[in-house]
Amino acid sequence: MDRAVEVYRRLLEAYGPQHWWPAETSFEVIVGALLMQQTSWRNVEQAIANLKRAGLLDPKALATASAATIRKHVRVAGLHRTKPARLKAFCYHLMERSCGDLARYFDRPTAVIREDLRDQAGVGPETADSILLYAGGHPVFVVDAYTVRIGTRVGLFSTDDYDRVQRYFESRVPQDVGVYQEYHALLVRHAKTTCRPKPRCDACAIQSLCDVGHARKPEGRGAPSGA
DNA sequence: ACCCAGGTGGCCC
DNA sequence: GGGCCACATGGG
Repeated sequence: MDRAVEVYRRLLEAYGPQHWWPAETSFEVIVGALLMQQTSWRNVEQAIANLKRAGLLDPKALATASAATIRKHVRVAGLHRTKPARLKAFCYHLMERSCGDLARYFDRPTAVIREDLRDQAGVGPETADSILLYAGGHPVFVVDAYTVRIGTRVGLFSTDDYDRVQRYFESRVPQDVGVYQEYHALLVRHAKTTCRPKPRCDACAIQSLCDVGHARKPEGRGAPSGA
């Protein structure tokens, strides 16, 4: 079995299904993705709760609210001079493109939506893919710092290039939305549990996960075969 | 008093 | 085009 799939099997066996993303609606996923950048989930949760309590957890409401008003509620998520404006602008984009109707927004070819997303301020590759996968249900593999950290530590690959890592997984793991959602969630779960920045593999709670990397050498920096 | 958090965009060479 | 760095809040 492919090692990328083997790692998935072992993570799933160790932690069980994560049922990500932790949000009630697609719009909450989007707001969370935009606020989550370089911030703890705890703070993002608080910010979303603040917006919800203020009745602002809605595309139209956020698109028309002032940046100052939004800032008051999402300050806890940090980067308060950029995130509120980006959140507002993104919601304006949603209103303009589909009147805030997310089902309609995501009912387009994946590549087209991704281009739309990437055109928005503050939406880089990871945020765009997180939104596509968890809010839109499109089969794209999300790459984040944890994915790179665990993947290189386990020995699956030796690059931190977003597209390369994404192609690595997408060319080996069955292209299934449920699997992609679960795989990414499990990587985050594992990282938070034991795969910290500093410690090494020997501190890993799932030793068998690291064993996967000892069978072969990591992929070089060249394009993964079959990609 | 550090380091870290599920990144991104702007500089600089 | 690759390599830094600021951004900002809250917790360990």
